Parts: sequence; structure tokens; C-alpha cells
Amino acid sequence: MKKILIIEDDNSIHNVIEELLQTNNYSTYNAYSGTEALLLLEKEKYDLILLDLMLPGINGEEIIKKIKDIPIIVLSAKASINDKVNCLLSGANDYITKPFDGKELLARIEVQLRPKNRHSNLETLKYKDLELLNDNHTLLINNNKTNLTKTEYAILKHLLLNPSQVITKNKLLDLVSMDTEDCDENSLRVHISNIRKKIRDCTKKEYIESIWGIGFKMKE
Amino acid sequence: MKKILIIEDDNSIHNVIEELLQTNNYSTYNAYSGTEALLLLEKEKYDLILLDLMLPGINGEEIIKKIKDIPIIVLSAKASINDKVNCLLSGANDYITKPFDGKELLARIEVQLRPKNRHSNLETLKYKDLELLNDNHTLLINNNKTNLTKTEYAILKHLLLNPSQVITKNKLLDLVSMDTEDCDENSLRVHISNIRKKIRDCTKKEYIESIWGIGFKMKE
DNA sequence: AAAATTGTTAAGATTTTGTTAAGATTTACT
DNA sequence: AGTAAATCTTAACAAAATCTTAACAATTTT
Repeated sequence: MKKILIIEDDNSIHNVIEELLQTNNYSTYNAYSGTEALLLLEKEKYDLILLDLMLPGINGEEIIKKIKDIPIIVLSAKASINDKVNCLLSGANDYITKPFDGKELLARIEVQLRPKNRHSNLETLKYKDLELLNDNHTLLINNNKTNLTKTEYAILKHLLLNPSQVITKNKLLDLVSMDTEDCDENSLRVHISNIRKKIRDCTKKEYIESIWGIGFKMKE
Repeated sequence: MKKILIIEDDNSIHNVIEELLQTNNYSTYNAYSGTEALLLLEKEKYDLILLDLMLPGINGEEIIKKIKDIPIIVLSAKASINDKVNCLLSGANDYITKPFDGKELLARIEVQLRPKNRHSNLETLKYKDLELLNDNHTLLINNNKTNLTKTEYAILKHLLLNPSQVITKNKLLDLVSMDTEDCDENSLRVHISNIRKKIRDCTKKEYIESIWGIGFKMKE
């Protein structure tokens, strides 16, 4: 559950935000002055800060300059372009003017909290119970980690890229031995056999089908 | 110089944006329809996309769903909360309603382009019992100080920045010898071995895993 | 049933990695 | 500048992981 620090001195606005976030499954933490906020920030790590600008103690602009590693959304009645630009350039990640709509606030919070490198999602190949992780060359089978060798990984990747298509033996052979022209079909067979064994050990099912005389494909 | 793709069918707005960006030192690229945008996106990598929603060809909402690894700022005349929320939740990073102020647009562009992991100077990298101080040589292992050499520090830092990801041997080699092209893989192995030894002497545990044929990563 | 293809297994060959120590280079200090 | 200490690279060898080969069993096609 993500932890959000609300820095806002107006009690009624504070309560509205707090309730909105809690009903949407965030943990909320409250600061009613700039100085109180800094104390809390020293003690604990938060995932996001919602920040009012006009605060007793230290004002919002000062807080923005001090905080460098937590995303900040400014929530302010100040609607002038200068205020916006100053805050954004000095480190805030977003700026919403009051009065604001709850749904928009929630959406903008999600933008800040979602993982920056959605690369990983893009580059994992999913197929039934299998998930091939690109960034560490492992295969998740029903969320159990299984290590693949480099060639096993290359073979399975090509099969999973087009699960409905037959991959010819020759194409797969190119993967197994990129440069060594002395590549046995036998060797490929062993690799396939090893992959099947690893998957079978976890799922008791067959995932790779062999097409007689042509090559291999994923089972439907 | 950062490359920004402007996707907008209205010629006059397009020109205004283009001039604004160019006078602020961005390279601009132009698409006047959704389909044209997708063609350009296939050919080249951009740092940011400015996106109108109502486009000939494919509309903006579809483009948002297709693009996963480039920040998108929506620029639209549609001011309804529903439009905003939909775009933000389906992948846009910001949403500005027309007419917009040039200075605000520039500020919001900077927000998207600035590096996400601004590890402030004071911050340390923590991972399990390890804490890498940012003084370029100190590693705390269970709060015991251990001295690292400059390259050991650089290697460990890169491993700790993305502890779940494999760092390739080549990437690490670049660190070991920034300018000397005569960098042996052997040398890297020795450095890794030395780091492991220092950690092992304190914790009796292994922290660095080697991925055969690829590189290294932190153990989970 | 014979021939061809595929599947499995285990033993060697090969490649990559880990460790150590000595020599070369850089850095720090007087 | 000259010396000592720290660091880096190289080389040699040991250990581990992976790949290939080969033998044989199982399967499919003709």
C-alpha cells in the first residue's frame, strides 16, 4: 500500500483529501504546517507528497526545494502561471489548482506512482502459465523461478514471440550457434528436451509441440 | 538536444508550438495525423510526445495505448474530467487544456524530461545489509565500514541502482575503463571477486550473482 | 516392417567464471 | 622528484556451467 503525505493547513480540505485517498487504498499521513512536514519527512519514507503552498511555518515552495527524491503534486489556490512555472521548475512533478476534481487528483496520483520503466512489462513474454523475463533471463512458471541457459532462453523466446507459428529447425539452429557452422540438429533436440523438462517439472504439462519434418511450435 | 514529436493536425497551433520549442533548444518533429505519427515512431526514438486528441487517421487515445516507453503530454481542447482521467490512466503523463500558456507548457515539458532518479547528493543506496554511501569509497555492511576502490564502487553502484536487473558485462566494462579501450573481461572478474570477498568477510553471505554468458546482478 | 525423424540420457569437450598472486601502473605524500 | 602505498591488470590455474556428441529408445511415415 502506497504511503502519501498530505501537507495542508486547511482542516476541511485536509479531511476531504484524506477520505478520498483512504477509500482508494492509500495510506495517508498528515502534516498541518511546513515545519511539521519536514519533521515527518526526516523520520519516514513516503511514496508521494500532496502539497499546499500557503502554509504556516515553512511555505510550500521551500519544501519543494528540499525534497529531491519523492514525487510532489502541488495543490494550490494560486492559479497564476508564474506560481505554476516556479513550482514545476524547482522540482514539483504536477500542479493542480483548487478547487479540484477528486477523480482527476486520483488519476494524477496514479501517474506519479506508476513505475517509470514500464519496459519490463513490455519485454516480458507471457503465454499461459509461462512468463519469460527479459531483464534477467529467467522463466517464471506459475510464478516459480526457473533458470534458463542462454540458448534455452533464445529458443524459447522465438517460440513465444509467435506462439501460433511453426519455427523451423533451421531458424532455431541459427540461434543455437550464431557463428559456428558446425551445428548439429541433434544439439537442438537436446536443448528442446531440456526446456521441456524444466517446464514439465513445474507444470506436468507439455508446452512445446514438434511438427514432424519442419520444426517446433507452442501447443495451443 | 532533446527530440520532441508534435502530433497535431491544426496547422496554426502546430506552428506556434514548433516555434516555441525551437527557440527553447529542442529538436522538433512533426506529424499531422495519427497514422503519420505511428510511422515516425517506428522509425525513430523520441524523448517526448506532445499529442492532440482529435486527429485524422488514428485518434490520440489510441496512440497513448500503443506508446509505452516515451512520456506523453496531451494537449487538447477537450476539457472534461472524463477525457483527462481516461488519458492519464491509459498512459499519458500530463494533460494540458487548450488554450495553454507557453511558459507552462515549457515547464511541464521539463518535468517530463528531467531525470527520474535524481539521487540527491546526500542519498545512499541501500540493499539488504548493504549501504553504499555516496562518497565514492565507503560501503557499510551491517554498519561496518568497508573501503572500496573507485572501480569497485562504480561497479557496485550500478548493480545496486537496479538490483533486479542483470547488468551486462559490457556495460560494467565501460565503467571499469572509461577511456582505456584495452579492458579485459578478466579484469572485471577480478574486481567482482574482490567486491564479493569484502562483503563475504562481513556477512558470510553472497550478494552478487553471475548470469552465465550475460553479466551480473544482485541476488534476491 | 523398414526407414526416417524425434526424444532422452549421460559422458566428454568446450566455454565461461572464480581465485590467487605477481608485475605494472597510478596515486599520495614527503 | 623520488618513494611508498594503493590500485589495476595480467596471467595461470581451478572450478563450474553449458554445449555437443553419441548411443539408444520411442515415435511417425511410407
